[in-house]
Amino acid sequence: MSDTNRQATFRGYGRSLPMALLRARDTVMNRFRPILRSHDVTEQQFRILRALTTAKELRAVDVSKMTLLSPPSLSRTIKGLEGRKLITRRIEKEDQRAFMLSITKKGAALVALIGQQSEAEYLDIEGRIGSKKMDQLHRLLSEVEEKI
Amino acid sequence: MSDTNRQATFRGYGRSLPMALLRARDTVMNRFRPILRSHDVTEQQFRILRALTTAKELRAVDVSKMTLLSPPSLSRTIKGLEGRKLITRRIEKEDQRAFMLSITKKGAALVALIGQQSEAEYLDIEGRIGSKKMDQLHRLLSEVEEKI
DNA sequence: AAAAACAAGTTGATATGTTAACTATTGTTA
DNA sequence: TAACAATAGTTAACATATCAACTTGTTTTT
Repeated sequence: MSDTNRQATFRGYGRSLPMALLRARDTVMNRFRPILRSHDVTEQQFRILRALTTAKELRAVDVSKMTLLSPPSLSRTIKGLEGRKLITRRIEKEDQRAFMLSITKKGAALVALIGQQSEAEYLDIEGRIGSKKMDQLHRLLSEVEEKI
Repeated sequence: MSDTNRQATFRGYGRSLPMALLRARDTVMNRFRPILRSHDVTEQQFRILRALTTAKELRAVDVSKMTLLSPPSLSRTIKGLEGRKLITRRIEKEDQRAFMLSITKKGAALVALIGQQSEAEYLDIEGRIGSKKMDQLHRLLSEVEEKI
């Protein structure tokens, strides 16, 4: 549909920010999905594992926020990761409602391995886009998060 | 974790493009979710409806690509939309495997209404980010799609 | 301190996503 | 043209997402 004959109230398909972000993410993830898959790790599981590499321990609620996984999803996904000995959990003494999650050595090794394999893809992506534009994109995305 | 003492092979949480795109999209969608919800329309349903406003008829497979919904998801979601008389389908004569989907008047009216209500949010977002940066962001996202 | 409000996490019901297998049709090739 | 391959869509099985309700523990109010 042309830009001139569409309804005035209708924002063209190409100008929908959520769709643009979704398509871009899908495009990028196409590069990484085979890697994750080869290690039998889902996107969501990897988000959790990677979040846990940023600290010795993290409260479940904070992991939920970092990974954008809802508490129920996190709760269920954690079970599998625990079963595979990729993470551990313990109850926080100060607040007995809270769980503290940590990544195990095995989990950290897996994240490191996947990270290594992903790095080649990242470098290729940066090569295609250019590091300057890449920085620009990251800055703009941060701005969206902060200002909206 | 500081930038200096993390493993060299590990790309920091903030520099993950997929996460940055996911967070940005989530932030933006927080503005629109209440509107969709008030009309009893899910994100996925709205993506389909809106795709169908861009042409008189579309092949299901094309809607699937436009909306980034997998064929099974599309197939199921369509049933609900048909049941609510928001879309119709007919078999393509030239290719009897294919379904042609169209939006109904009722569906178009719903999209227009949601579009109107969303426009206020879009304007607010543009106001906060600035239309120049907004254009920049759209351009960069398109570039990611094209070059990767 | 008791009551109320709030917060962390889990569970259950239902919807949606994903993969593989399948049917039907169309396109290609030997 | 017969055989094979590819495409469109659906279905089934299973994983994950979502929403509400619930349990337990903590904080705030009165």
